[in-house]
Amino acid sequence: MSDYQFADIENKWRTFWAENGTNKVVEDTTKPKYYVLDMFPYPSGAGLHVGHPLGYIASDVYARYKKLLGYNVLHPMGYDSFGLPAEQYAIQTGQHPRLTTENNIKRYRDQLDQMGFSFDWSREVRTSSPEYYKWTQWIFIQLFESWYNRKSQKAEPIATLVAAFEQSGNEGIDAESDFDQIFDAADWNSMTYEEQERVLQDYRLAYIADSWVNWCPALGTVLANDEMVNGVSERGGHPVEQKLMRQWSMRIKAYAERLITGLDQLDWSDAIKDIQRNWIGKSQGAMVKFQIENHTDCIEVFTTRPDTIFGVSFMVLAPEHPLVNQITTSTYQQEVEAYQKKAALKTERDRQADVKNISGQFTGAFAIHPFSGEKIQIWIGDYVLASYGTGAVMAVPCGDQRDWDFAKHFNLAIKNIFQDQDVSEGAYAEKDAILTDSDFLNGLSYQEASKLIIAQLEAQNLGKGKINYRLRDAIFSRQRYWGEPFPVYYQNGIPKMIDEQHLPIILPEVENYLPTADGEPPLGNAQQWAWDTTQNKVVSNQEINGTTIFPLELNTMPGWAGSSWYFLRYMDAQNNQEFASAEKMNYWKNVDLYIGGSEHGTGHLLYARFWTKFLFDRNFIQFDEPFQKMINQGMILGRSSFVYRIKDTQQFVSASMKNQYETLPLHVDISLVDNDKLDMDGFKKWRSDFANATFICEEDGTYLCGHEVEKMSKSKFNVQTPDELVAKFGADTLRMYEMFLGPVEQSKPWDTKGINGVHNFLRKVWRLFYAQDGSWRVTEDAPSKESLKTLHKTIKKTTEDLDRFSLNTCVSNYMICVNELTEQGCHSKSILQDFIVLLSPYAPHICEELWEKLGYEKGTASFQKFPAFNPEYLVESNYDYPVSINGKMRLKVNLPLTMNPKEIEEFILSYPDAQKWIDGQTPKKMIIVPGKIINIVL
RNA sequence: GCGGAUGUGGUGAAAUUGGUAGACACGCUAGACUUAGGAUCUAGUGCCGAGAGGUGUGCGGGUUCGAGUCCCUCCAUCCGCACCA
Repeated sequence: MSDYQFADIENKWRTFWAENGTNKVVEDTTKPKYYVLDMFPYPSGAGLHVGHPLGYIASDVYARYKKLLGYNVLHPMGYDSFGLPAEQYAIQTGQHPRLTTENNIKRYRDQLDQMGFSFDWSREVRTSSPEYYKWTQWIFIQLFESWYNRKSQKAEPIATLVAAFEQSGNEGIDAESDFDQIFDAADWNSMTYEEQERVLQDYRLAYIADSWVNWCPALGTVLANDEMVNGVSERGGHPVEQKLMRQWSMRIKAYAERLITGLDQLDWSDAIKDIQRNWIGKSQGAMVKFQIENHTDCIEVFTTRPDTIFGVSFMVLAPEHPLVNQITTSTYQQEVEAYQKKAALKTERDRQADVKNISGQFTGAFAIHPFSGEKIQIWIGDYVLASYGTGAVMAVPCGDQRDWDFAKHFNLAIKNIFQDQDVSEGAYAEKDAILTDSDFLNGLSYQEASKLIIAQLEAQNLGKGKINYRLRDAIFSRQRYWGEPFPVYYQNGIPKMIDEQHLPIILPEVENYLPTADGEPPLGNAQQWAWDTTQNKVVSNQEINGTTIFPLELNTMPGWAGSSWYFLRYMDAQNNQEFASAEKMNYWKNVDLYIGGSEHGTGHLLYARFWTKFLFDRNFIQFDEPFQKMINQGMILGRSSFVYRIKDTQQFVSASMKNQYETLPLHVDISLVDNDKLDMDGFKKWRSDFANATFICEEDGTYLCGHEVEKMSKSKFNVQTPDELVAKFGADTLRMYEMFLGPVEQSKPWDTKGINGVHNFLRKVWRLFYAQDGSWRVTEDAPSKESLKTLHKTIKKTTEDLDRFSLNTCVSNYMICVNELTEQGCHSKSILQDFIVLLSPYAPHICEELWEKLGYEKGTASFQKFPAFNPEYLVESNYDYPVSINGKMRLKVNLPLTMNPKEIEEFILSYPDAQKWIDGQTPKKMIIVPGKIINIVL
C-alpha cells in the first residue's frame, strides 16, 4: 500500500468491530468503571449534520482514552423516539409514526456507524419500544404510589400515609401536599373510598388534578413551562393560552430544596447550575396574615422583606384572588368586576409585554396592619400574579420599585422607613439600610429585623418564616398519540393503576392522529381502549360496562418521561424482570461524564434529577444524582455563502465589487463553493432560473462569494452532512477535524477550509510507516534521544489535555509530534507503536490498521495500555533563557540549568548582546527565575 | 433590569501556576519540482517601518520587576430569567 487508503481501511475496521463485538462491554468488578453518556438524540427525519456528532466524537475520544487507562467503560447510545415531529408528519401523510421513526433510526444508525463510534449497540434503547416503556409506566406507578414526607425528607410508599391517617388523621403529618384541611382518624375512617382517594390525590407524587395549564391550540396539547419560550410554544412558535384542565402532574415541588442543594456536589458549568437555581427560584421570607376590616377572613401574603412591614402603605391582590369578590364593597363592585374582566382577557404574553402600563383598582376594603393597627387600602392589580406566593402582596413602596410605581400612579402614600435614604425618585431595594419609623425595629439592619419580626409573627400567631419556590409542579399529560400510554383506567371517575404484572400497556392503533370530534385526545379514536379487570387485558370500548370493564386514560406521557431514566436502562438494557438489576446499577452507578447541549437546563436535566432522587428515596437505586460531570458542547453554526445578483438582472457580481452595483444577496448552496470560489457552471445547473446567469468576475477570472455565519438550515443551503466529508476524507479525518476546530464547549462556525490540514496530518502519520513507493519503513532500531523526547513530551501533553477536556490542543500535540518525528527521520517501531496507541482515541481506524501492520493481533489496538510517561527523557542540561529588559523580551541566551541566579546575573551583565540594551546604566534590580526567565530592570 | 458566558492576526485558535503573545492548522505571498494536482517541498507571513526599532490580546485605569492571565470602570456580542413580592 503506497498511500493512505482511508476508505478501504475504514470499511475493513467497521466490519471487523461489528463482527467481533469489539465494543461490547460487560460488568467486570476487577476493573474500575467509567460511564460516558451522550444526550439522547431524537431521530429526526433530516438525519445528522456535522453539528450533531461533535459531542459524540468528544465522548467517544474520552471513552476510548479511559479504556486505554484500564477502566471498564460504558458508552451506550439509543433513541428518544417518541415525539412531536413524527406525529405531525403522521397527521400530514397518514404514515404511522412507528414507521417513520424506524426509518429515521436506520438513517441515524448508518451515520453513527460510519463515524467509528465505540458504542456498545447491544445496549441500545428506544423509548418508543414496549420493552422500554413498560418500565416508564412502572416508574409512573411507583410515583403514584408515593408521597413526600418532609419530616424524613424523602418519598415514602403511600401505604405508610394511609396507615397514619387510619391511626391519627393528618395532623401529625408534614407532607408536600395541596391538602390544607385537618382531619382525624375518625374522619378518615368514615370517608368513602372515593373521598379518601380524592384526599390522597393531594399527596401522591404523581397525581391527577384540575390545573391551569399552558394549552397550545395549534399543537392540540398542553405544554410544560419549559416547553414554552416567551409565551409561545418552543416547537413551532404557536400561541399558548391558560386553560383549566384535568391533568396528570408530578409533584416535583417536593424536591425543590434537594434539587438546589444537590447542585453543589455536581461538576457542571456555573451557567447550567444558575439556570436550574433560577428556575427553581428559592426565596426566603415570611408569610404574614393581614386581618380584613369587618371581615372574618385574612389576607395572607408572602414577602421576602418582612423587615419592611412598617413601610406597608397598601395591599394588592391578584385580580383572580379568591377573596376579591367577598371583600369588594358595593361602591366599587362595578369597577372591580370590570377590571377583573379586562385582566382575564389579557393573555400571559400581553401581561408580560405590558410592564410599563400600570393598572389597578381599589376594592373599597381595608386591611388592618398586624402591628400598628392602621387601616390599609386593599387594591387589585395585574402586576400581582395569582400563581406565585399567595397571589397577594403587602406593598412597601419605599422598598420595592413596582410598589413604588403603583403608589405614584394612584397617588398612594410612600412611607420612608430607611434611615438616610431618599425615596422621592424611586424605591430603595438594597438590603443594607437601617430601619427607622418602624416601632420596635428601629435601628436594626435587614438581618436583625427579619429575625425579630418573624419571631414576633410566630409568637402572636400572625405569620411565620417561610421559604417559597418559583418551581411549579410539572404537568405530565399530553393530548398526543405518539407517547407512552398511561397504565391507568377510570372507575367512576377515579383513576386506578393497572397491576405491574400486566405491563406494558401497548399504544393502541388509531384511524387518525387528530383529536376526536368532541375534543378528546387522539387515543379517543382507538376502538380497543378499555381495561377488563377480570381478564386483565385491553378490550374493545364497546364492552365498557362500569362494573368490570373500564375506559383507559386517553392522554399520553410527555417527551421527558422516557428520557428521565434512560441512563439506568443502558446498564441492563435487556432485563425483562426489572427496569435494571440492582447488581448492575450498583456496579455502574451514575454517569461519570455526560455530554450534551445546554438547552435542556430546565427540562430534561431537572426531571432526570427529580426521578433519580425519587428512585433513590424508594431504595431502587443507590445514588441520588444522575450525572456527576457534564460538559455542554457548543453549537456548530453554518457558514452560508452568498452570490450578489444585480437588481432586476441575471448578472452576478463577485464579492469584492458588489458595492459598485445595486445588488441582492442570495444564498447559494455551499456544495457549489470552494474556498469562496463559485463553481459557475454548477451554479447555472443548480436552479433553472439561473441557467442564463452571467458573472462579473475578479481579475483572475474567479467569482468570489460572500459569507455569513448562521444556524445550519436547509433554507440557507449551508447544511453540511458528515456523509460527504467521510466519503471525501474519511471518518478519522472528520473526527479529528471536529475536535481541532476549538474547545468543545464553544460555539463556532463550520468551515471545511481547514480539513485538508488534518487530512494531511494522517497522511504524514502513514508516511512514517510507509515510504512513497509503498515500502515498509518501520525498523527495530533503538530510538534516538530526540525521538524519545518527542514521544514523551507528547504523552505528557496528551494526558494533561485529555484530563481537562482540551480536545483541540491534543490534536495540535499529535501534529507537532509527527512533524518532529518526520524531521528526525524516526521509523523506530518502539516509538511508533506507542504513538499509535496515543492517537487511537481520535483516529481509531487508521490506528487499528497500523497496529495490525506492526504485527500485533488484529483488532486489539483499543485494548492496549496508555503509554507510561517517563520524565527522564525530558531532562535538559541547558535552557534558552528569554532575557527581558524592563519586562520586554529582548534576547535569548542559552545557559546550563546548573547555573545559580548569581552566576547568571554575572554572566548576563557582561554579555555583549545584553550590554547593548543596558547601555552603561546600573540595573536597579535583577529578577532571575532559574529555568524560566531573566528580567533586568533599569 | 438581574444572572451567566465570550471578546487575542485575514480565518479556526494556543498560551494549564502572573514569566518568550499568536503554538498548531487554514489562507495568503514568493520560489522549486512536475505526467497540471484539491500533489509535494523550501522560505516568508500580527500591525507600522527600508531598517534600527516601535507597537500589539474589546476601551480606559490599577497592582506587579513582569498582566491575555489578577483588581476596578466602561463597551460589544451571545445565552438564560424577567412584574417572582
